Order: sequence, then C-alpha cells, then structure tokens
Amino acid sequence: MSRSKKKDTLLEVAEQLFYEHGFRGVGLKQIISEANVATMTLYNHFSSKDNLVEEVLKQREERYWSYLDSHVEMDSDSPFILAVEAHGRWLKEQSYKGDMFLRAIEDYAGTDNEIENIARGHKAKLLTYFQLLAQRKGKDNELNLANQFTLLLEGTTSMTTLIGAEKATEYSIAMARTIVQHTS
Amino acid sequence: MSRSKKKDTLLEVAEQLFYEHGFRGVGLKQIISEANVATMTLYNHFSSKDNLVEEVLKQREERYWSYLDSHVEMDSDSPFILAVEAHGRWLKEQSYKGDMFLRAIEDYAGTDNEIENIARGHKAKLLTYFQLLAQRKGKDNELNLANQFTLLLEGTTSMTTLIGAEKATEYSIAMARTIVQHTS
DNA sequence: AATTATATAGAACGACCTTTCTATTTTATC
DNA sequence: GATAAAATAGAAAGGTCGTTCTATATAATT
Repeated sequence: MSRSKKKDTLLEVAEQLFYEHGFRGVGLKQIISEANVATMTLYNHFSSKDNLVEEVLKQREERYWSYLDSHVEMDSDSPFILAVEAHGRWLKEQSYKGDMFLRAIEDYAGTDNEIENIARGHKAKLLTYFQLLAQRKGKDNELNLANQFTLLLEGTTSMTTLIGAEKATEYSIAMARTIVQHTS
Repeated sequence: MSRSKKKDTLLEVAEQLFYEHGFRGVGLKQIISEANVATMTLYNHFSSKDNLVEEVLKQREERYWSYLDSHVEMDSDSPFILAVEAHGRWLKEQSYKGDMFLRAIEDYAGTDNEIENIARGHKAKLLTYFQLLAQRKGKDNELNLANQFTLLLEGTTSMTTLIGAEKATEYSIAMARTIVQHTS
C-alpha cells in the first residue's frame, strides 16, 4: 500500500466521521481504528488534528464544486434552477445532515487557526458563483440575486436535516422558480 | 440567594456558553466557574450534563416563542412578513452564530437521549406555526407555503453566520414578499 | 543485498472530561 | 438559639483526549 493511499483512506474516513458526529465528537483513536492505520501514520501525514480537519475541508470543497460543475451548464436557459437541483442531489447523496463548513465556522470561530478561514472561503465562493450566473443572464441586481440564492441553498441544507433532501429540494426549487420569474 | 436563583444563573450561563462554543466545546468546570457556583450545586439542580443541555434547550425555545409572539400580530395584513422580520430581530439580538437547535440535532443524533427530540420538536412547531398562518389567510396550499417559509427562516439563520443578521434579514424579507405575492 | 524511508503496535504523557465524595460553612425553619 | 437543609471548596475516581516516544517490521530504492 503506497504512501498516498493511506493518506487518502485517512481523509475519507475522517470526512465521514467528522460529518456524522462533528469534529469534537470524533477522536483520533476512532479515525485510525476505522482507517486501519497506526497512530504515527496519521501524524506522519498530518501535523495535528486541526490540520486533518483543514485537509478534510479542502477535500470536501473540491468534491462539492466538481459535483456542481458537472451538473450545471452555466449557459443553459435556467442555470439557477440547475444549480438548485444539483445542490439538492448533493444533499441527498452526501450531506443529509447539516453542513460541514457552517459547522466548522461555528466550532472553530475565534480559535486562532486556519479552519474557519477555509470554511468561510467556501461560502464566499458560493456567493461569487451566483453573482457570475446573474451576470451572464444580464440581471441588473447581481449581488441581491446572488445573496437570495445563497440563502436558498443554505435553507435547503438546513431543511434537509429536518425533512430530508427530497422534500427540501422540492420546496427550494419551487421558490427558486418564483424568484427567477419575478426578479429583473 | 434562593434555590431557584442559582439554577437560573446556571441556565443563563450555560445557554450563552453552549451557544458560543458548542455543547461539546464547553466543560462543566467553565460553566460553574462563570456562574460562581460549586460543582455540587449544579448536580443538585441537574442530574447530568445532558440534562442541563435539555433544560437549556427548553428555556431557549420558550424565549424564542415569546419573542415571536410579542412581535407578530397573527391577524394583521401580512403576518408572514412580520414573522420574518421578528425572526431577523431575534437573530440580531440572540442568534448571530448559527442555530442551537439544529446544532443539538446534529451533535446528539443517535445518542439515545431526549436532546434530539426536544430540538426536533421545536422545528416541528415552527412548521405548524406557519401552517396556522397560511390557514388563517385562506391559502389553499398550506403545507407548501409553510415549508417554504420554514426554509426561508432556516436560510436566514445560516446566512446570519456568513453576512450578519442585518443583511441576511434584508434578503429574506425581499424573498418573503415575492413568495407571498405570487403564491395562491 | 544493503540502505533508506514508512508503517507498525502499543505504551506513556499530561491535560481535561464528567461525576462522586467528603467535610465544612452558610442559610432557612421552627 | 437549635435543628435541618442547601451550598460551599476541593479532592478524587475513572475516562478519554491529543500527542509523543520507542522499538520492531515492512516496503522501496539503490
């Protein structure tokens, strides 16, 4: 088993466990146990638990954007609806229980490390993404529309915890249609 | 200092600390220290940390609903907008950093205690509240509208963590207006 | 085959966690 | 003022935490 395979296994296992039980709810012992790896193998690849959290977040962000990019044709008739639908599918497959980035912001705010910055960076990128979409469609109030759609996606994620991704997405698509139709 | 004053102090301090740093991020030592209370005083009033969390959630739910009730005249012209505005003020004053109930659901899901139930109960009540509002206004698709507004409030709470309560509320009110106007 | 880099199991560290205990002091009731 | 109840400080128990260390084994490179 090559060096990077072990690292990848650790990242996968850690992401899953952190997502399921929270960063503070999972110990390194559990991670190395489920990854079938020795303690020092983890510390060989990651300088600390915080560093592991950082890399997990970076990996998850990459997966999210590659997921969105592969489902949204930005020059289609209704890229906004496509984005909301893609986000809904992501929720159903990967994010049935809250948002890992928001959670990282809450857990690590004011603790003097890079984690909060990475998580906030992801959210800033989401806003930028919708601004770009609004721009391409020639909407005049880009920032306004972008913020409304970011709010919509965040709401969908929260609702998924409460009523499941399927229904949450159904309602958010309905709302997205209303907004697109009635916003210049 | 009477018996109930100490208990109230503990509840206040615990709510503040749990909200700021998360349930798992705060130890009992810190709570009793900031409440100026002995260890056994806490255990005299609460059977365990989990029990303290439960009572904190119950207290916070009461405060939320008395806040909403005092700001929303249910028979007004636009009770939906009033509710969104009231929720926004609540966020600004009490909930600038995520939602304590959602966090409780995530942190304690599948851990065999009452905490998750209390938190989910609060969210169920929110949905019921909006169904009642829709009913009074004679909207035909109550459940649909109620879910959309619940999603809107959840989104506003999340966005507050990212851009602050003021701006988050501004966008959610704009969306609420659009939805009310264009939904039967 | 020899050498170098990685991975291994498992113990040990000090810190912190929740909960319990003890013994003393404060407060309330009669 | 005597008696009972509640709150106190502080230690201790029994865990788990993140991190480091040691000493052995496996794999990769030369």
